[in-house]
Amino acid sequence: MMRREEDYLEAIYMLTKEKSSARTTEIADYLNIKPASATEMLQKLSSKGLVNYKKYGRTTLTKKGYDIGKAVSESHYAIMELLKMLQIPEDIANKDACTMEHDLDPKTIEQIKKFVSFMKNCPKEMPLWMEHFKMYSEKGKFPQECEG
Amino acid sequence: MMRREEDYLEAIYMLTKEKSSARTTEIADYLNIKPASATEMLQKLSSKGLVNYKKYGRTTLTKKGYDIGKAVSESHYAIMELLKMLQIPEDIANKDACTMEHDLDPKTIEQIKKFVSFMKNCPKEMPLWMEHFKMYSEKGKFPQECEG
DNA sequence: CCCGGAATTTAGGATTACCGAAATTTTTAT
DNA sequence: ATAAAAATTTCGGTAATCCTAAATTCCGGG
Repeated sequence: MMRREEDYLEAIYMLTKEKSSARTTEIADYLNIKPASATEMLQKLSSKGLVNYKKYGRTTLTKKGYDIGKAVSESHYAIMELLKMLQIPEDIANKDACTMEHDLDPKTIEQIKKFVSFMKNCPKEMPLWMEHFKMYSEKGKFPQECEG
Repeated sequence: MMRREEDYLEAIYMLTKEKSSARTTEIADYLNIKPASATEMLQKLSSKGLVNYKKYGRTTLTKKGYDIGKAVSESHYAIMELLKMLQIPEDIANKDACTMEHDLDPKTIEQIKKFVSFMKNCPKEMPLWMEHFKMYSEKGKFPQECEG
């Protein structure tokens, strides 16, 4: 599975969340490429049984393609949440999640998901800790109670 | 600057840390490619003024190439430390750092470095927090003091 | 010094994925 | 219904990077 194929599956996954099928041009726009390039890839993905594609028609994901697109999308979300916790602005976090969402080991994705979940659900410790990291990130100093 | 060029610069940076110059075959081995491919890239990097390369000779980095190689290497280290803090095994962390070390926004790299630094230098809070995350990661449970 | 094996480069080819332009099909508005 | 507009596909190219096989160069032991 080439990395770029996953981008397409994720794009189609996102696009078909609301509208049930995606047009070639929508997919191309989502990925910032030209429709001609999207057509080629859709033909390839179709031959691999990952999308339902017909010439001049609308495209949907097969079960197999859906599972991959969903997994990539979830990785993307988890990575983005992690980056946001590191005080990275949302637009940069999103861009970098695009860079990182592929090829990471399943164990890494699993741990990132756990980390995000831990941070969001550890009600007593996390907010304090996050405050401290935020201060360190912005001012380069530890809060008093963290210094000695 | 293509991503792959940075891989080469990082490889040469690492190889020349001890030995002052790198052979084509060493570079190829480091990157798990064939020497023929390394030769091509070295010629390209040379034409861009990033390495000092002569046919049949040993290769070193120029100032410009050194700065890039060093920066990529430091990103690699920072990412690896972050992943290790997420309880990811070292070999996987290293492999995934290779995947992630390119193309990340400078802001993201900066924040990852700060995070690693924060975690390593916040003497009071961090070890406790890390313990808690470790428990959550392994057992799926929060420690008592974190539950309510 | 020189010769053979090791290292390196060159040449030719494959793959992946992109593009623009032209051709084709579909859609829309009247 | 039909022609103009929009969407889509096909075709021919390009770029990056890898490979294998063959040719070239280097180097150490005799």
